[in-house]
Amino acid sequence: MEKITIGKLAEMAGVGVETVRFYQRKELIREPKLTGAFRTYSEDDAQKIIFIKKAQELGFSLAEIKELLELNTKSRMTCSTVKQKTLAKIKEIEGKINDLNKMKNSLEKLSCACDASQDQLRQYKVQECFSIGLDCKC
Amino acid sequence: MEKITIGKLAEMAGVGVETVRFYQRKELIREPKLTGAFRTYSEDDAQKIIFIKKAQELGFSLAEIKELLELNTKSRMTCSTVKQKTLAKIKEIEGKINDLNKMKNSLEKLSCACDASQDQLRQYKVQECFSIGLDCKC
DNA sequence: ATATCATCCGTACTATAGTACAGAGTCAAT
DNA sequence: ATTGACTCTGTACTATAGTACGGATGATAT
Repeated sequence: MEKITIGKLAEMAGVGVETVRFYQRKELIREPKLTGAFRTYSEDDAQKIIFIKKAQELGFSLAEIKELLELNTKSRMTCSTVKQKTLAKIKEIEGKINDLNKMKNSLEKLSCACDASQDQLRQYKVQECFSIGLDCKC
Repeated sequence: MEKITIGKLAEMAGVGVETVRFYQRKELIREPKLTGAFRTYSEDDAQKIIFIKKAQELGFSLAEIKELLELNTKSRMTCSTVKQKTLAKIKEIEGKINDLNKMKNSLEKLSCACDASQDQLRQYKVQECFSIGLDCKC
């Protein structure tokens, strides 16, 4: 298996070279060993970047993502600390899933209204999904 | 029922007054009528801001949120256009729910590892949830 | 050996999403 | 009618997350 340079890593993860460097500076990915004058990366670094990108799409900031990644790498954290933080993150994720389901439900209702009339369409308000419990019964 | 000024609206929605103005400039909420020299808002404006905040937490940008809000308000959109856009958004949301479930599963696995040993803990990598199918069987 | 491409480091610029004033006007209570 | 809290417009500043670039050096293919 050949060496993964920064360019190859960026391609694997679907980001730009500058983004990789930026994540390095932010300590989201570790500073890798030098092979000669150039840095050599691992599969794991690529996976990490893909994770970062996905997590961003799910509304996590780089600071939060850093915390998530550190859950299983920071050695000065005790098991009970990790466990506690992990359970908190799970709760947070469950909240997000719940909100997304509400939005989905609301959009499904809107889609139903489309099948009816232009007037009906204007009656359903997408933003109401977080105040009124909407159910789609087409 | 008393008039909702910008300060009251901001308080209702849990944001700052400047944020409301910012959303107005960005046309995420409409420019309301003036009562004398001051603007008067509605319940609906508050709901919209709450929606914006929630949607942001779920990884949508203001541009995307604007699109979402316009689904049932833009009158020059035909029903079939609305339907098509709505179904696309639903797919997107389903993708996010799916990814969040993967993350949740991965964190649950990490939590299991906590109960075992410090060594086990270091073996599970949170970032692997988007490459390897992880299942938590504690 | 040399041309070409990638990488290095550092700095500067950009977009998004606010946040913070300044200075003037307005409203409501006393 | 004056005080104080709130709102107005406009501009400037901030944080986050990149993105671009210049100039030097290293790697590699012919």
